[in-house]
Amino acid sequence: MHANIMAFGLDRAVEGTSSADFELMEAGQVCIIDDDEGVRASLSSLLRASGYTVQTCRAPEQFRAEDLGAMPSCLVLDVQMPGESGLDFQERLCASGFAVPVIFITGHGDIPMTVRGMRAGAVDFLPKPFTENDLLEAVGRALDVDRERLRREAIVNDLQSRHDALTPREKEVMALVITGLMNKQVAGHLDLSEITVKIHRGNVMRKMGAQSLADLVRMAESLGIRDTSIHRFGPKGG
Amino acid sequence: MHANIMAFGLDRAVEGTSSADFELMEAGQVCIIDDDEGVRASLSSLLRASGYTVQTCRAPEQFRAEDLGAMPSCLVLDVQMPGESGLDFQERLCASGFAVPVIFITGHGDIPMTVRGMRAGAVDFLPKPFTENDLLEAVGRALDVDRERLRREAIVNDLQSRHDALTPREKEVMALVITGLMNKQVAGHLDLSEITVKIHRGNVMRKMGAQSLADLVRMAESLGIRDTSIHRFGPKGG
DNA sequence: AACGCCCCCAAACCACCGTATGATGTTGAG
DNA sequence: CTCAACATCATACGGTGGTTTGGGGGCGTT
Repeated sequence: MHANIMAFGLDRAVEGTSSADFELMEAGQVCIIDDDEGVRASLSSLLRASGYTVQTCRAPEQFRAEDLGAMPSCLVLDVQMPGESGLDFQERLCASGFAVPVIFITGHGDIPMTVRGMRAGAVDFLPKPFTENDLLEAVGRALDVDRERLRREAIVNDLQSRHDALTPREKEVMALVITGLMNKQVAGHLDLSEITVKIHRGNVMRKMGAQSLADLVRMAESLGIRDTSIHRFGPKGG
Repeated sequence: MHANIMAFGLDRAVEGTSSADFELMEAGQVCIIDDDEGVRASLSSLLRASGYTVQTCRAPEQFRAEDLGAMPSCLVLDVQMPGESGLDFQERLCASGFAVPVIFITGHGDIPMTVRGMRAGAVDFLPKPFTENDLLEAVGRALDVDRERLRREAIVNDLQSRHDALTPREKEVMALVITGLMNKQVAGHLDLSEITVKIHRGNVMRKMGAQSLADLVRMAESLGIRDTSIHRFGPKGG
């Protein structure tokens, strides 16, 4: 059974990966945060046997987000711990913009606790005792979620770095262009000549790597760029 | 306390509403589905006193989605019922595309049940006994969610109806135009002359109410229109 | 001082967009 | 049959997009 799961995990890992770094690449990374050493040891052993890279922490304070690299990762988090609770910790992580998927485990959980955890975006909430399969399924789901997250993040990071490379003026021009304004209108807003706008616009297209205005608009959507001026669909407002 | 909550509920209703239809407009509509008549009666009375319109059902089978009109609505759903369970019912609703927010109530709930419900998108999961305030807060949140849902749905429906009004050819042209292709390229794909594409394109812009290509691209995004041919950002692939 | 980067502008040029105007043919509903 | 809607295409014209060439000035670093 472990063998099956392991094969499954490796299968998925290979899907999105070149075979060159096969040996270094694993199904994913799991960080276990639990104050009970026995729990840490047994879960760690189970997950390692399934092909995952495992880290353990005795308390949330020990966890360093940097430890999780580019590999798809998830947290297995005990709810009841001395010091900061698992729920508080997750919400703190989330608030700080670190959106790694979380699986809660707990010995004395109740429904409101579960609601709070799930509402905060937890992938699963496992009351003890749970089976090995319960955990492995949850971890598999969590890593799927994280793979998707990393995929999107990589795309957005790429776009963001290109956008950061734009000069201030180019960003201004882009912001207006993607609202659908014509060059002469952009020129009016920025008190420039039309030819200057054309030059900035050309630079924007080249630096952002957009093949067309449609491309640029979609990039801006991905980056969440919205003009301050209100923008409506449709002509009904007449 | 009821008075306070009632005032709160009405306050929220007024926020997004003109005062003209104040008497007809309510804070929202709640449908209670529970096999226990006593529960239905007491919850119904509580919610009505808070200014909500209430409907009750003895079983999921009795519920008609059509009963909930344009008003922001939510379901208060008992998990354990003879016949179809609340969880099954919610998943069936969700699968059928009817995404009204759900609040579960249950006398004998456990954590896996809660996980299943929350994962399926429930707004809250209330184990009995719960306080009046618990329910009213959950209902308030659920109706907020539904208000947002209705808002988005209205926009997309509007766009969809315009897109439906396009002729087949116009839809084809639009699908290619929003990928960033030039008129002559569209003409090539559809084996048309460029002038014909221009005409279709003009019709698309007029019928969709798009003031610019950027508008049209965003509309297509909202409608989930994606070309079959693969489309990438960036020039790195070279 | 020299260099690179940013910002601005003009003239010229070409490709592209968009909209008439006018025309032909098909098809389905009344 | 008539009419409306759909679809197709040509010519022509004006506006727009985009680049090149060439020029000016500012600002900070080396």
